[in-house]
Amino acid sequence: MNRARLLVFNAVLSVLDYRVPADMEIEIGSVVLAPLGPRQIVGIVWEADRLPGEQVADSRLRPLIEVLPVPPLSAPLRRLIEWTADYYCAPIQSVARMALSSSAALKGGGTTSEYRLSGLEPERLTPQRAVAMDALQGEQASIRELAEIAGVSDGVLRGMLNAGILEAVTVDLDRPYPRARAQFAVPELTVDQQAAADIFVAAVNGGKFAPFLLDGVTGSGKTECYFEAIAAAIEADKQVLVLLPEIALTEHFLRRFETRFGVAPVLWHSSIKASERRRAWRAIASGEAQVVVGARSALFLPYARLGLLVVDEAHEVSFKQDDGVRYNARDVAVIRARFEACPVILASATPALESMQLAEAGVYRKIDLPARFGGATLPEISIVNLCKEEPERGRWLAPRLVAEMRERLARGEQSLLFLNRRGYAPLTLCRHCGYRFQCPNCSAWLVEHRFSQRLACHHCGHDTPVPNACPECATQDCLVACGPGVERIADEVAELMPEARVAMATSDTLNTPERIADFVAMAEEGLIDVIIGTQLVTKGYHFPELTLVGVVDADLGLEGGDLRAGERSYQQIAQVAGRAGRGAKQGEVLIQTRHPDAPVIAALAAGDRDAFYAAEAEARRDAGAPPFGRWAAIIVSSEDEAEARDAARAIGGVRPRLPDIAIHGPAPAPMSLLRGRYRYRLLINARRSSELQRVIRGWLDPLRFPQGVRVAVDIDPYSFV
DNA sequence: ATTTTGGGCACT
DNA sequence: GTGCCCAAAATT
Repeated sequence: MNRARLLVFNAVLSVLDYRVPADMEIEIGSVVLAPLGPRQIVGIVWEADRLPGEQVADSRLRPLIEVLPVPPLSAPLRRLIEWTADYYCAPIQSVARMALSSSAALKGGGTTSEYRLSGLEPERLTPQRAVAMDALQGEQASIRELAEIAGVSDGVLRGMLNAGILEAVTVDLDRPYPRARAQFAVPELTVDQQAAADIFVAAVNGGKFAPFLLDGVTGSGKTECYFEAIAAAIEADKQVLVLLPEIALTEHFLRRFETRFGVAPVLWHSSIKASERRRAWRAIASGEAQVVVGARSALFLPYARLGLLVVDEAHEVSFKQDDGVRYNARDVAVIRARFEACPVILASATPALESMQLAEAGVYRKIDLPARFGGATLPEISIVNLCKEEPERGRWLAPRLVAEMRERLARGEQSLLFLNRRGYAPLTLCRHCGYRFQCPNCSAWLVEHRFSQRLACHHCGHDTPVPNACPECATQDCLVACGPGVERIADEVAELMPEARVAMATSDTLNTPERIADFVAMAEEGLIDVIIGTQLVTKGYHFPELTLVGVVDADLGLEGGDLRAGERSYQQIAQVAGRAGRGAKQGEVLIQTRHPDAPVIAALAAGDRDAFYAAEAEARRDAGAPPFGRWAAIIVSSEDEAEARDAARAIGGVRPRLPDIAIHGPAPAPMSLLRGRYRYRLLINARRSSELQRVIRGWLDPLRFPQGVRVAVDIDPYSFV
């Protein structure tokens, strides 16, 4: 009898065997529909010897229902799924789910209905209709998505459809994307850029695994170099995936891409509409999508013939996923390239220490782009020691920084202040009784957002209006804001320089592509004198008149003491410093700190990157941290505090005792309450080559926990909360 | 995860 | 016997 072993998408069951009907054609990788009890589930036909499971008697097998109309998952993708599940100690079905992340796409092509404003004026304009009319200008999507966009119920929209205010549009799900043209606008490259581009182009045409670390300062033209590799892939009819760390960056990237190749690339990220997702998925799987630009979730899609992977800003910590399957897209991209036998380019101005180490070891080929493009020079960096040059009481900007800003304002140039803290103040307390506003769901203070008059938790989304009176002692008007956020800095600048035009750039103010585009346009046209921003402004943008960057608090990132704090601070400050002086004018950077001697700050001031990497390597070696040792975390969480604690203790109680592996905890996690779940944590440190994952699996697999307890394994953790 | 089954128990 | 609730078992 013809059997098939399936990987199925079920939380508990992952491997099930079925009978293949005589008239059904399947192959390994086929996506099929199978019966499970009274229901139907989707599964992937897999190599039986690669998925362990008990042999079920032939007589108990039920027949498969049908093969879904999508191409089978390729062997390289199946190996990638196995590798990821294995390396990150994740359930293989959770990893596989990421490859099939548009369930609608599995149903095949055809048409669907979308809706848009017809232009007809309503006879009755109710308030809800007015809101919808305003919000839906230029939008076209399903009723449900439009309701989401407009913030009205779908009943309102159905009424508008009946009244003819909305009209239906039939959309072909598989309508082709416009073709990118490799030769649309070939740029002039510098000698260095051309040399790098030639190497990449050769690698694309070579069709072999080839990992590169493209190392170049901000403004050295890394993008132009890998665009030539993309052009080569387009000409060879191979697909390209470009991973970007943040959606906020894509807007700027898309413009550059369109300028070079004549069309927009295929976009993939978590907030694209369902119909776009379906269309993109099908184009990727069929091989029609030429260049895909996406967030980390684009990494597991079923590309038909991948010929190049690019990870831009490869050092970014946001490539590490911190829920569900906790993978690092930068590392998995290299593995995917290996399985797909194609080149992969990790591009960064401030590579992660791990990447540098692999380059030094000869695993990655390192390509350097030394000079700034167009002859612009790197900015001059100096330190403002806040212990000596104190800002006035209640202020956060040192006199020297303010003086420099005034000078820029007088010359008609721009200043950028960087502070990686949204809102007005990170802590609000009652002057009378000392009450501190804390999130009910998290171990975190509520952050005041004065602009929106609310107190918000930056971890769970909890959000309440700022009260007039203290909730504890009922005193009126007694709340004091402690510490600075970008909004407070904006207030300070407005007071010190009332004539300056100030703009805030944070995820609160730049939360739609339109707002980002408006901001960029205004900054480019010189309509903004002072930009105050969070990490959102550390990269991607190029404002020719920006000649001064002020880092408001360089010590902020060093708090908390997690493994990568030093590196992250260095990268962030180096990136934001790179915003200064990108045009013809010399840029200047002032870094405010209370620890001018800290290795990170000293290296930045001296412009000595090698010194930073050396110091960081030393610290990591001492801590047994990557790349010299391995860390993993086991996070146990439950809505019930005692249940979480007991489960964590149960895990701790049966810890393996091995010479090379140190196990710390369990202890309450630093964020002991997060989104309503109590969290306990164990940390595992393995020196050198011990088989960390095998030990953890052998340790946790036999254990069973009560419903409601979640046990997550985080290999190579980035977040230590 | 979801559905089915079966035991224990109150009620008639 | 019947209905109901809840826990345990099965799902290929």
